[in-house]
Amino acid sequence: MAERTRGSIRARVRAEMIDEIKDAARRQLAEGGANLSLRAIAREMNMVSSAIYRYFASRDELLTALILDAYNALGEAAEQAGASVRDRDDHLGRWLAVARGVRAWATASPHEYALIYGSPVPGYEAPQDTVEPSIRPVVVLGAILEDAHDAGRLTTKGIQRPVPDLLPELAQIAAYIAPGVSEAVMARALIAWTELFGAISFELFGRFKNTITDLAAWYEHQARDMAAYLGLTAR
Amino acid sequence: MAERTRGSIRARVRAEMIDEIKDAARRQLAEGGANLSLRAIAREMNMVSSAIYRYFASRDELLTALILDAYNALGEAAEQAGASVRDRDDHLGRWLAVARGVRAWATASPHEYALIYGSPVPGYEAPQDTVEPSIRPVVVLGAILEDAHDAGRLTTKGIQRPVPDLLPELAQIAAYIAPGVSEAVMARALIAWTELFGAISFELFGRFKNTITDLAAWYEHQARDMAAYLGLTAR
DNA sequence: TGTACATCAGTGAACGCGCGTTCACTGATGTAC
DNA sequence: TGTACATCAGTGAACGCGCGTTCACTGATGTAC
Repeated sequence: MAERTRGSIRARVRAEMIDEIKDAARRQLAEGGANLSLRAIAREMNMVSSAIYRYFASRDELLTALILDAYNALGEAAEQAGASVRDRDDHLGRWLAVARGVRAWATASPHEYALIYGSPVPGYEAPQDTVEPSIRPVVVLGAILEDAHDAGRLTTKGIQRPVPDLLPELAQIAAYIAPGVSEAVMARALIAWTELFGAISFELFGRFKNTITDLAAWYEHQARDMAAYLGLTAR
Repeated sequence: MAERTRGSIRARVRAEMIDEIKDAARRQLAEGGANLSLRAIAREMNMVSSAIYRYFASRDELLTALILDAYNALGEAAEQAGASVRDRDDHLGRWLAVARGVRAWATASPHEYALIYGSPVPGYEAPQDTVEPSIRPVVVLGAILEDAHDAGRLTTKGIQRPVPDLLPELAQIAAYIAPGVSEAVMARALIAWTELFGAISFELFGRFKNTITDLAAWYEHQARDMAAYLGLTAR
């Protein structure tokens, strides 16, 4: 709030308007689904539709802003959840906190989740600056693995060795998010990451309907299972 | 072809028209994305848009038909891949065949895949008769696990026990697709199923862009990893 | 085998709607002197 | 502190488009006698 008091009043009002437009857009996504309509947003804000163009040059630009926001919100949820665990040596606890944090954000904002992890919007190409925010959750996972590895407590018993073809790229990813860790461990991390979002997508997209009722308990089971798979321990 | 020669010529022509409309619709999904337009389909078929209504009562009905087709095509791909393995005791081989078959179908028909495993279409509620075709792949997986279990070759070392809350529903699912198997094994199967489709969604929705190039090799790695997780062996 | 009637596929016009985007404009707010 | 000009937010009309669906119709194909 107070931290951007500098700048003219006009600039502040403008920033607030941008937020309001995005809020209206998010509300609309929640109701009508993925068909974002500038006219509907303007209607909700008691504005004329062309007024939106003072704030966003096109529908695509607004969509990009929403996608960026979603990535950052999810990234922040993951980071804060990970940071909330006091005992940094409790790698299992950190992983579980992150897993829960990601699910909590996704279930609270299912349509924003669908925006970034659902089927790609037709005709829309994500610009380059979504890449960095989009990997924030996997960076958090990388840090946990790195710490567990440094502490000499990362189990690698029975780990699958990737075929040589895959090693260079795995090493490259590892260098970025968990430099101390082997290619095989990095592969495991990517798989766990895939599984985590697979689980959330299945839940949010209704794939467990008529199958499992207590989705929170099921997710918890899966998160613990993944922790065992990743070789993470509590202490 | 020849198996439905009975019935009037009119009925046969009608069936062919329905197929042509669905083909045009699929082609359109592939190009324009998820926004199915009856008028565009009619245009492609050199018909007037209202003519489509002789074959489908509404846009939703056509969409439902496409979804049903997609589920059945995927189910068939999974079943045929599973059946193609001669040695029925090679449970690992059967699993890998199914995993590859599912991916092969999905990469060949990415938009039909997105239709059934992407974000739900806004305002569209899947009717009840999609349920049965939608679980065909998991039924195939169930049969492999059941056979492995009956042969006494399903490893359960280190398996995670689900919390009591989840047991009844897991038992119910097991009763349906792999009656001999414990709740914990069933949980493992569901997790593997989730992971498999998580992997395919990640690949098709572009989540591995700038990360992994040889997606087939990566998927193969992941499929083998899952087989080890599931406790399946070659012999 | 031929005729009379019913069924069906496809036409073309229309209804009523929503959309993104452009443009010239008015009036208020900010900035420079 | 006051004035002159520039910047900006929001208006309202319009362009050109596409959409799903309905309806009365024409003409061809099938069915019953």
